[in-house]
Amino acid sequence: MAKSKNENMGDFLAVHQDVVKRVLETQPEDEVLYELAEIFKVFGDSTRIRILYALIESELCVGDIAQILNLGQSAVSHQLKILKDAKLVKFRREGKVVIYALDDDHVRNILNMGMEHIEE
Amino acid sequence: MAKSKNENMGDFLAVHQDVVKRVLETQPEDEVLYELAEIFKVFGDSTRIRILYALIESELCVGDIAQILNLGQSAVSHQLKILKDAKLVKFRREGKVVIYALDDDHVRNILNMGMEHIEE
DNA sequence: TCAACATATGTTCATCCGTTCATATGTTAT
DNA sequence: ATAACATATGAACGGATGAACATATGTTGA
Repeated sequence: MAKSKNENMGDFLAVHQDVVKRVLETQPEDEVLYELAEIFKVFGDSTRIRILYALIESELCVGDIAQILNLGQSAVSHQLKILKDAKLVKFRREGKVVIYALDDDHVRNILNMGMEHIEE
Repeated sequence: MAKSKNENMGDFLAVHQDVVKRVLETQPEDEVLYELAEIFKVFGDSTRIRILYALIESELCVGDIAQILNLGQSAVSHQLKILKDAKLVKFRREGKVVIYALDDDHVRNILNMGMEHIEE
């Protein structure tokens, strides 16, 4: 009996080997699934959701967003960076002001899908 | 130099009052946006994503999932509870085994939306 | 150039969350 | 009923994360 270096593997659970094998063969790369989780993680915060929903109505500068959310400038800026890195919003500078907008309709679609799931 | 004691509300930022007002009027209830974030939060973990993707291929018992993910039974069970509470998976008992499956096509759609966003 | 403003960023702190371990619950067969 | 197995659940530990604060960067106009 080899010392199961991985205790998890040592578990003796009910398993349908054939099914497990088949499923394993069809799974996407772990890397891809990890990326997928990362995207959803970005949507998974109420502050960021509120920002995105505000941007559905109109492009907005940081100050606008801060006032709409009743939140500090720093907090908003930090969250915008996350949305930016995730390619969910785009931005342009206009004088002293930076104006943010939804990056594409994909974002809208994802939000709608989630919304539909809620209404049931 | 005045001591700039600035609480969030006291910030004097660039703001387009008219736009802010209009956007505020169109926003959904905070409650709704909070719920929306909660849903996405559930998708925002790689373990749960891997579980969901496995379930796309076939319904599976807890042991199967644990083996597919190479994760402990307890960890899987905990995550399944979260997916269950979010109505993303359904389950039935069959003898000693509990078999999980995706709850509906909504889940598939949401996953696909996210996947599309990655491929660009 | 400097002053004033808008935004970005680094740090800290408190909270949240996923995994593990231990144990409880539920099911079947003897 | 009891043993053996499958899953669920409670507690705790450690890592992740968002907000606040302080400060830096970037922009405009004098």
